[in-house]
Amino acid sequence: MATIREVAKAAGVSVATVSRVLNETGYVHEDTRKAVNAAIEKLNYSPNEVARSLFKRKSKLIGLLLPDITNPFFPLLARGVEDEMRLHDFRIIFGNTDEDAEKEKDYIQTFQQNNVIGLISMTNNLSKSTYDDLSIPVVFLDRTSTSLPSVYADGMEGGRIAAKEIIKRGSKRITLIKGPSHLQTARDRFQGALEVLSSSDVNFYVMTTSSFSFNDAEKWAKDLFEKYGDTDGVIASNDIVATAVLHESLRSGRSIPEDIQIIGFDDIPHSALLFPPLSTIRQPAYEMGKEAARLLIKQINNKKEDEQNIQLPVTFIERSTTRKVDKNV
Amino acid sequence: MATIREVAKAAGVSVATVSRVLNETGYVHEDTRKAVNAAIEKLNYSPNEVARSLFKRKSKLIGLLLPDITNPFFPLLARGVEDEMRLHDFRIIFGNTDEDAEKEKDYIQTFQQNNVIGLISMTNNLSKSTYDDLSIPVVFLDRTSTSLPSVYADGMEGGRIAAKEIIKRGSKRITLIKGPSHLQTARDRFQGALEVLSSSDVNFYVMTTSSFSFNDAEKWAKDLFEKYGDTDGVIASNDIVATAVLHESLRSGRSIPEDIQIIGFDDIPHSALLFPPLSTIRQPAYEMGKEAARLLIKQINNKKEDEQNIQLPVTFIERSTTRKVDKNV
DNA sequence: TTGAAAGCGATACCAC
DNA sequence: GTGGTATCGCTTTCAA
Repeated sequence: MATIREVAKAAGVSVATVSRVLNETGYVHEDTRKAVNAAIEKLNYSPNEVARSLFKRKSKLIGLLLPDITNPFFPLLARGVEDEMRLHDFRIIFGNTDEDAEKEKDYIQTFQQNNVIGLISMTNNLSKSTYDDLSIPVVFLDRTSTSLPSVYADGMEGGRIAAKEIIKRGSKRITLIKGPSHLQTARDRFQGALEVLSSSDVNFYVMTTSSFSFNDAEKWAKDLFEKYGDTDGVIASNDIVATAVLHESLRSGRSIPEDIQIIGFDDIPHSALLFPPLSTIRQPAYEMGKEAARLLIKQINNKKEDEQNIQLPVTFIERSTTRKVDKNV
Repeated sequence: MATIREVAKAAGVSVATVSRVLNETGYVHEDTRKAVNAAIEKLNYSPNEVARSLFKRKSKLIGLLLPDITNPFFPLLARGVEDEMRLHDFRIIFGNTDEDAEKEKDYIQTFQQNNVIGLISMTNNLSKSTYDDLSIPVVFLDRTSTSLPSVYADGMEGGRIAAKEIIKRGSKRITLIKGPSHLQTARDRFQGALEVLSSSDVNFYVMTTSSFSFNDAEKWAKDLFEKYGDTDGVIASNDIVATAVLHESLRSGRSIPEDIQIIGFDDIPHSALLFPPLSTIRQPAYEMGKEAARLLIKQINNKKEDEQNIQLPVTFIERSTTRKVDKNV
């Protein structure tokens, strides 16, 4: 790796001048600029970002914190962040927190030691104060916040849509599965659906669950059919839970969507690959990631943003676990 | 962020001494060590990794290159890498290459500008020479290599197992789907299966495909059943392709595994969530990631490794797209 | 328009 | 045992 010093010598100028052409700052004569560029080319030089970072006390690195990259909801978000950041020449250091506060703090700490210039966090665990004390800009993703910038989907509306669509398609005895209550996004979905269900004339049953895990969900699904065997419509707390319900329905000989309709949340890639393909309320995960990245970049550039909290719309993805609706309705 | 200078002043010693206690190098009196630690505590000091990196010309960052994190095979690998690296206090910068040589080069370049101390690459695209010229250690993951260290699963054996198991379970007219031929791992699976099929007394049909994409796979699956409608067993090139075959089987009214058996490859998390759950040849992805990380760390520490190429075993995961085998067989 | 030099925050050599 | 200081590679005054 060549250094700026070597380039300077090769070009017969000082390092200051090389720095100027590198950063396009200050005056530099056209001829010397050419000479410097020639030297750069010849030596195949590219600046040491570490040295830059040390001097400027900020790097081109941003930290990305997520609960678990193997959870199928997160890769799309992460990819959105990455693609947008790449456009602006930022690189990503990431950490899986497993919703463990210690890991989270630890990562934040080491990220800062590496001069990350900003942080995007998808975790729901840590007390907000930990973030408030941070000296670098933070954006929350898939998480709401009043004090800090955030990007999330309209869960409330998602819940409403899910309930409306399943009612419109004829379910009369609906099960509403309530996700983990420590997640605001899960609570929102629930509230939205509850609102519509309450003011409609269908029967419904609320089932509380404490995780999004598939194995747990399988047990709950069994439970559900035992306790409420004649349910003919399920609004699941997310696509993984919906998948478990779908399995249990099939296993118990129900036909979908004739006997029972199922709607999930998120639209993870897996959902389209089920059989029958899952109808679901889609969160625009990739776009959310991009949006979070954009917001963070604005913070970094000190652009005051009016919209510190960006809520993205959700959409109903009609696949095969819901009935076709009469065109005239 | 406090600096070493401030700590030194607070403890009434020189920066050299602080550095010694930080790194546990050289002599330092017990009392002064305590004083320094007290100051560190008081100021909540943690060393600036950027400054360290600049001086030592190596960081605690490693670069991770993968084709696409939204492809469900990669998160598990990435997680394995991350978990193992975390144990050794390394952090990860990652990049999605989309198998695009330009992106790949670009990432490698910027990784180096950030003094990454090693690189793990899961891409299959770039000419090996690009890696040979690198001054930092590299480990290939899910990719074979003769000259550079690598970690991969035993695809050949996987192919053999798949063929044996499907034959053992009674398929007589087997379809073997050959994956993208530019992937060594795909070629190996194919070869292994072909070997067993050839020397057995079943009929078989080889179908060539050029990607692992689900949408393409759906078309091929339709094709398959048109051309070879009486096939009663499919060895897919991976789980995504197997999923498409499964869909098409169900859609065409075949029952699984009675009319047709299906075996996939990889055992991505999605596969267990299908209905019926997919039988597949499992690659120990998480463990492969960990192994790659360990191997890289050994390179970094200059430990000469005899085993530069680590091949991990695959296993048959028997779920419900294959028939139960007679216990006495 | 250009160069000399200070300094970013650490480490490590060399004195003492 | 401890401290002074050159150094890592770059940016940015300040003078010339």
